[in-house]
Amino acid sequence: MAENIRVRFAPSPTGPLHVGGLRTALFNYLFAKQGGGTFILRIEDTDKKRKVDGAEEYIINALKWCGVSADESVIAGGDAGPYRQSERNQLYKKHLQTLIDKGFAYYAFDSEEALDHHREDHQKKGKTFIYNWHNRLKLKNSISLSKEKTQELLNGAEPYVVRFKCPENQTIKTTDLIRGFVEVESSLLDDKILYKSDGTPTYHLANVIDDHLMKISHVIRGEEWLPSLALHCLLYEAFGWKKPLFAHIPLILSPSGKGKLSKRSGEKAGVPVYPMAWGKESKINGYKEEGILPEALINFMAMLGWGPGNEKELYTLEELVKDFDISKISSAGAQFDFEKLKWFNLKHLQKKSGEELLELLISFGCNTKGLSKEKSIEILNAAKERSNTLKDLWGVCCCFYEPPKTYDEKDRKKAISKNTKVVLESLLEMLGSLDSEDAENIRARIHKFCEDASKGEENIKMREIMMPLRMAMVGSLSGLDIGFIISSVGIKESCNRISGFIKTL
RNA sequence: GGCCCGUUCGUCUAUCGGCUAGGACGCCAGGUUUUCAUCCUGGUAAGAGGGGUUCGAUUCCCCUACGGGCUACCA
Repeated sequence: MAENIRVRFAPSPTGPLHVGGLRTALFNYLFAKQGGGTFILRIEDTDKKRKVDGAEEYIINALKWCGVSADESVIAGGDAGPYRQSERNQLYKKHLQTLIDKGFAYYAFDSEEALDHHREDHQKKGKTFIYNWHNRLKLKNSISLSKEKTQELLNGAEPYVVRFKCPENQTIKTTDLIRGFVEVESSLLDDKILYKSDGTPTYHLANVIDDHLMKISHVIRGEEWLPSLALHCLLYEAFGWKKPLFAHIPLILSPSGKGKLSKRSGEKAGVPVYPMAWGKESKINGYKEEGILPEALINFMAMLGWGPGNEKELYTLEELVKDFDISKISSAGAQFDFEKLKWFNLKHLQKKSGEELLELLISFGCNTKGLSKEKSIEILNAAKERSNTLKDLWGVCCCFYEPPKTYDEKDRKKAISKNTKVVLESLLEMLGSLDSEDAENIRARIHKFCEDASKGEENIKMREIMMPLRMAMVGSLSGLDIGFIISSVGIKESCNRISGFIKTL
């Protein structure tokens, strides 16, 4: 290989990692692993105002939960550190100076208020204010001002920023691995601020310097950066550095299809947007809390905007690494579909062994102490076929561990009839006389019971027996085989539940 | 407003000039399951519109429409 593959995921710790960020991280990870390369996590915390406590930790934990941890990061270490931009300021300052010395950047002293005024003025006239070749001589900066005056201002207390001197007439030809060539006229670009008056770099400067210093070979990032690509290319050229290859991945759209997936649009659609819970008091649940498996989340995210080109859909992370192809990433945004995620989850759940599921359920906070490990595994093996999420799984299994807390109103109405009480009472008697708790035996006896009842004067149908029995045992009309349930919880407990249900009639 | 990106079933997608437009989710119907699911079988449903180029365009080009992103001393 001519060059080592080094990619990075560079989130800003302004809040929890959202699924769009997770997918960007995933694509970077897949690309790196496939090429035997290195996946780097760089924390872009240059904006002190927007920094949120705990966000960095959250990002690291969320990536870890999904199995896409970085090879180099603030916790994994590495030779290209520090991996937090707030600790790299000396580097930015040094390189910024060379840009200024070479005439690619200049000092600007315009106050924010002054610029706001310009913007408002232009807007009134139906124009857009752009700080560039067009008007930079009319503004307060080291190009319009004399050397002496500039120096005077720099020495004084006047706040200043450093701007990039964007060329006037140049067609910037950029290449994107997903979109091909994208051409931009430099005359339309503005002289972006590279270094803020608070003595920290902006994204553009820090990003280009870090990617170069960290020897990043491929920049895989969200589509929202596509408009800045020309600027970044110009910066690489100004520095005289070799450009990495770029791939801008499409955005994830909200479930309604309107706009990109955000905290708000996700909430509106009742869909989590974070991998795991975030926040202490007003905790926002993530996919983990919904009972979604990380492997399912990853599988789903990978298929959102990417496909292998064949009909394979179910993937493990390892298989994704093998089949991933950056050029097959689609160029259009993809709508988030929770239903499909649940289907992926079902499929991944079905692949798990009963033992794995038991551990998963325990760490999910379910109390499985009531039964032996062997029994639990037997139950889970039967229940996993039918559960979309760990939540659902527990929903069908909890009746084995505890009597129903409530009876589903709708099902209850469907289940009870005028005969219910009599039926359950005689059923109770029958079960009480049973000497074996074997599921097969119980099934046979219930069958016999139903047969006898249908021959009786009342001509009671099977459903008039089975439905209330299930209500009593489970609390709803769905669930696993009733014989298996009665056998598992025991005759005594079953009778208790039936008696309990009779009392509510 | 300006600039950029995009547009195939309701949704995620396949097709890289030959299409009876394939798969998956969802939905509907049937079968299995003495429940509900799972599972199996079948069905529904699509290349935004208009121009070119071509023997032939979903595929290439242009225009329009629509959607999205960017347009901060945020990333």
